[in-house]
Amino acid sequence: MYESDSAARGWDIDRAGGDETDGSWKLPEQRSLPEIVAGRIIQAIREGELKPGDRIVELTLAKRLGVSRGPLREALKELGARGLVETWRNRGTFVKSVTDESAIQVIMMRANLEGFAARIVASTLTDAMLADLEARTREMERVGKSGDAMAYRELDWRFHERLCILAGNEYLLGAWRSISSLVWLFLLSHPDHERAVPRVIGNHELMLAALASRDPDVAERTFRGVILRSAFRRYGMDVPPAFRAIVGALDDTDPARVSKGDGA
Amino acid sequence: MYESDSAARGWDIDRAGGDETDGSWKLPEQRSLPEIVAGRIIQAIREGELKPGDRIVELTLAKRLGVSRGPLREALKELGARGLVETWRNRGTFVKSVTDESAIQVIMMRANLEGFAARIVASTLTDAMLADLEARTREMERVGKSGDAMAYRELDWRFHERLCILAGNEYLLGAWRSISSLVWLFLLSHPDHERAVPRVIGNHELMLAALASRDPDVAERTFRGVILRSAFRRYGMDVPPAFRAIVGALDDTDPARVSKGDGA
DNA sequence: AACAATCATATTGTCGACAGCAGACAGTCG
DNA sequence: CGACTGTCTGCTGTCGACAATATGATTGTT
Repeated sequence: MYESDSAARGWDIDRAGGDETDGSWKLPEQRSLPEIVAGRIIQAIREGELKPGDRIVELTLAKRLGVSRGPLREALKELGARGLVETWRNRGTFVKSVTDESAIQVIMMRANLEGFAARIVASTLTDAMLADLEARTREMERVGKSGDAMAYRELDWRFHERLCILAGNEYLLGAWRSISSLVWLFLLSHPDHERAVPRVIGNHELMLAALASRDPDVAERTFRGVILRSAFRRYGMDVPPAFRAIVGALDDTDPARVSKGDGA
Repeated sequence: MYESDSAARGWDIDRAGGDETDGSWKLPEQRSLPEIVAGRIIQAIREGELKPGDRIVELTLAKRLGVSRGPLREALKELGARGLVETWRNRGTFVKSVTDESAIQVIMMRANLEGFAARIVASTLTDAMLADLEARTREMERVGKSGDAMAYRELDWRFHERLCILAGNEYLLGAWRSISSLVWLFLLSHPDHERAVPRVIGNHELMLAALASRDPDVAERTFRGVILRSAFRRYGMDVPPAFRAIVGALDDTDPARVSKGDGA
């Protein structure tokens, strides 16, 4: 009933340490089984195998993944902390729905966290850090022209994660990562890849210039504005009142320098 | 060997749903065993039974708490997500050390999260919300005069948690709660209760006035400044450069109106 | 005597099995 | 015919046991 498509699609787990995601500690350090399981489930959710509202039956999913219920349970707890699933006592675990309301909340949270990161980075910026971020933006330009939207989005992702790593605050990074899967989901549910590429590049130039100014206020305001503006534009939604002024200020100062970075 | 002191000190678990913390849904809704276990461990850490750097041996602690290793493991995963313990694969779980560096990071993170909350609340403030927060401050004054430092701190805590609840952002609240235990720990490790009471009251008046102004920028800046200033003062540390200007601005505008709120 | 390889032990990682609760179904009574 | 109640099944919550691994002691060698 289920093993037919599961094994065929790489559904199950093969216990091999994959590539790490952050550039800090690069030792092999094989991932724990719950981590791998959590990754597979996230992948399944991203690819639509598990749809919002679906019930996750532990034994079924455990068999499908080729593990026991123990590690699966720990993985589900992890996903619960990340907001991807919701567990009701004695009732089961369900894939969370992506409502507009939660999308707004996640976006605002992300804007806040990255603004915070930008504030710190701007005040501690070294030439090496700036060069790192600039190199990533150049790489994005290159890949953007090649038209590989998925790789492009991945690079964009790494750029923002990198910012949070450079901020050097463990708890900030943890919070950012815990909502990152949700942001991925929201972005995927509103595909907009092609049109967005040049605009994203322009945004990155803006952000780089803001960091290069080494002014914490400017950096924070710019990151918040850029993230909120692009996200809400994509959704065709209004910016909540708490952040309206920030986005408005960005729109006033931005338009002329969208595609030409001069702060480096 | 171990059951002698464990049962005597209420160490072990009795499966009873305690009182809920938020005022939203009040049904009994008994807590899950992993949650209870996590609570007990936090309590143990707060009371010094488990000291930073201590190794947690699963079987030993499980027996002491009267549960199996499964629920204990899930509880440890929860605590790991909250930054209270650190788990090394195949090596064990250890209570995290409270270094000055991590204290600074947590404080900055908290200031950022609550500033964010204040920004939202200020832009959506109703009279009922303001009255709620004011009533809590009055209650704090009352308890503060009675000299019950622990109850006072608890009320202070609830005030800040309430702010995050009123912001209505699920992810903000989750992030705040996930670092709240650490903040508790840090505050406890630098006891300062008596002297701090009048100052905290003054800070609350400042925060209330900032919210009542309904200006998101003012509210955010004030909350950040108040939290950073009091925390770093308590620690006798310098404010990191990224936030120095914010605290400085607060010190410039504050001194005259410490004990008299006028914005309500 | 100092160092390295080997082995023993304690602890973690994982698994299968049992107990208890929630929802579904059917039978019964008004 | 409809609402209520008792039963029944499937799933979750929890447990004890086995396998894999890291740490520290021991022994052999230079």
